[in-house]
Amino acid sequence: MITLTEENYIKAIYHLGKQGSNNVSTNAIAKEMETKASSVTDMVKKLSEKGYADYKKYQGVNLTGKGRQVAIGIVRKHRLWEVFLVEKLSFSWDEVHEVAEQLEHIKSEKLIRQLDAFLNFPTHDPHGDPIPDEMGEIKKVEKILLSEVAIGEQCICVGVNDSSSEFLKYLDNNNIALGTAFVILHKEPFDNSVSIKIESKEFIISNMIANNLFVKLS
Amino acid sequence: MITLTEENYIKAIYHLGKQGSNNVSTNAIAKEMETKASSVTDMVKKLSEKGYADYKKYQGVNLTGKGRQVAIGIVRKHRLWEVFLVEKLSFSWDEVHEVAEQLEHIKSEKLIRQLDAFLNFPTHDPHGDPIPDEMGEIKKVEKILLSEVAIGEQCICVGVNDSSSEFLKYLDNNNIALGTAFVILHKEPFDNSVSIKIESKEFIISNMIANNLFVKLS
DNA sequence: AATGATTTTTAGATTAATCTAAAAATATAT
DNA sequence: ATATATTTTTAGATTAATCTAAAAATCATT
Ligand SMILES: [Mn+2]
Ligand SMILES: [Mn+2]
Ligand SMILES: [Mn+2]
Ligand SMILES: [Mn+2]
Repeated sequence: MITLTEENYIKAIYHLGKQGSNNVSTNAIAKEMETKASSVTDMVKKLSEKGYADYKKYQGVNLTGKGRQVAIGIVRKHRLWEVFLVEKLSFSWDEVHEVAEQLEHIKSEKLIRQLDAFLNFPTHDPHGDPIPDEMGEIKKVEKILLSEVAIGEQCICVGVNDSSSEFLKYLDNNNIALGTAFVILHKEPFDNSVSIKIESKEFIISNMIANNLFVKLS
Repeated sequence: MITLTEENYIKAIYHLGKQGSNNVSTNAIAKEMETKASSVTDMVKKLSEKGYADYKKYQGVNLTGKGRQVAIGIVRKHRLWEVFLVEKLSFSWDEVHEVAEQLEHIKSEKLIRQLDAFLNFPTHDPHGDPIPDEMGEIKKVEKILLSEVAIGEQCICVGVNDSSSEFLKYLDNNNIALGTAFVILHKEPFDNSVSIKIESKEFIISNMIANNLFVKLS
């Protein structure tokens, strides 16, 4: 039996472990989970005892196969629910995360299998993140940051790096969504801002924005 | 802030309070929640302090207006989710309860409002129980037990009294569902069994079955 | 390699929810 | 009305998850 809290720690370790591929530090987990390092130490010991993680004092943690499986299951549920909320219940992409954080802990194999079918086996969530399939397989999406695209290239928005409500609302206000096509007109060396064209309209976006938009070349 | 456990106690008090209209006893709650009476005593004290219940030592508990509001909100969510599972995710009526027990605790006003709309504002759940509306209003359904219908009367199944998986499966096996029309042919005084006709087919059902089927005369 | 800064762990408390066993109150039956 | 049975409450422990403050280990810098 696995508790909701354990699930959240496992998910945090999973997400942090994907960035840097080395061991995940106690402090990093504490920051991610908005808790204290001492609480993290206690929990990673427990996760280790239960076989979800490998942990050695002062060396950080890593998920075991079993732990990774749990993490991917939670991510799958989270993203499927996000699709449900947007596609079926008219949520906007900046409103789904909080609710999905709760729904991802509902335990029922059948529920998630049927939800998947009901949604027509979506491959990506509303933010462009891939949805693991029933076997835990994750289709690697090849995407690059908009800030890395060369001048003159055409590309299509396929995801966001930051999915905070604030950023997503900014994108809404500027008519940028998944599927939006850009042409890179100019890159300003001074502040690294980028001039882009969307449907014949020209824009200038800051480096910060360009660093949080994933695109694929087209 | 209200915890999941508090919600479950409030729901139990609500359901028990509807049967006998007097105070709900500690033991009754303990039985319903599969816990010990001493745990119940602690919790009803807490609920009382938080303003969800009125409690006097040795006298049992009652929900306050605030507590009843919470209870009805949970019942609404539970039943809406049951409709969702049956109508959209092809669950059968004997499979939904366990999952709805989890889903009823998800906190999001918008979620439940949108779910309600998505399901076309259903008035009853898959077991014939009424779904409270957004204001907490519950349409009183007039229904009687099949065992109380007089010989010769025609009636339609509108609900179940026992919604255990075993009973619901029995009904499935015997082609009895919400909407099924019966005619009462005979009531056997010896064992209180009832002879009924469903679409020209004759059946004998035990008193126990007849006591767990709600019908309305037609 | 020593020192100082940072990170991590330990020790000890706290809160929520539960339990067992014993005590107190209430209900029932003669 | 008294004794007996049942119900309910209290007292004290336990488990999960958290925290603060102090100790220990590791890292970084000279
Ligand atoms: Mn999310
Ligand atoms: Mn997402
Ligand atoms: Mn139910
Ligand atoms: Mn129901």
